[in-house]
Amino acid sequence: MDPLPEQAMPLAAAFFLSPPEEAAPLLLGKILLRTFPGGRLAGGRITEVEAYGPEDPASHSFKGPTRGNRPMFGPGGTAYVYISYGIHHCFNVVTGFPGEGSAVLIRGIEALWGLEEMTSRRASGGKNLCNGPGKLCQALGIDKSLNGHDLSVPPLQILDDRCCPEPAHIIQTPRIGITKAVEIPWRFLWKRPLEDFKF
DNA sequence: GGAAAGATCCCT
DNA sequence: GGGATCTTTCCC
Repeated sequence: MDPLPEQAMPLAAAFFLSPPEEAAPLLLGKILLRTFPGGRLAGGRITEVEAYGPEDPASHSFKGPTRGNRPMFGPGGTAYVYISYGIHHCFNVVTGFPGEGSAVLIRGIEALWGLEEMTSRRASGGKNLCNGPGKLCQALGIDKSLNGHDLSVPPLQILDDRCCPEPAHIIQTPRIGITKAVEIPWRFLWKRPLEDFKF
């Protein structure tokens, strides 16, 4: 297992004031790190995200605050976790100003730390370990107990070690799996040439 | 109290 | 490409 970068540190609070479509591509390459009791780790670098904004019919915040989506209207830099299709958990990073209702859905990570920990939590591994919002939540043990969690502190953190994808390697597309506002191109992928990937 | 939709996953 | 599966939300 690769050692964690020594210089990795939480993002400045101001980072999360950005509107979601600006924060989303900037989250690519950032480290998502889960810590478990006993010091076990799991995590990797963010490779796929989607932005959901205010005035966005596809967003869970569109109809206003409810018991479940309340963290979306809270301060940026916190987690919004919901259950999808009754089975899977999905993890978002809240952005924008409090009351705005914006978030960035984390759809995929490149698993780098704690592979054994993550594999043990999922039936399938390899390429299918963390390449989907429900998959990465299962691999990292993210559930609704982390709804509203401050992402600058354990047990779930987003860390910056100044890893910055080349702009040419960022692909922008419409969002996936939604039925409203399907044309808005707020999905961002960090796609590198194959030789850059470690297997 | 019931019904319907849903930011998915996995196998065929 | 389609079925599984169940929580949350909304409406009566």
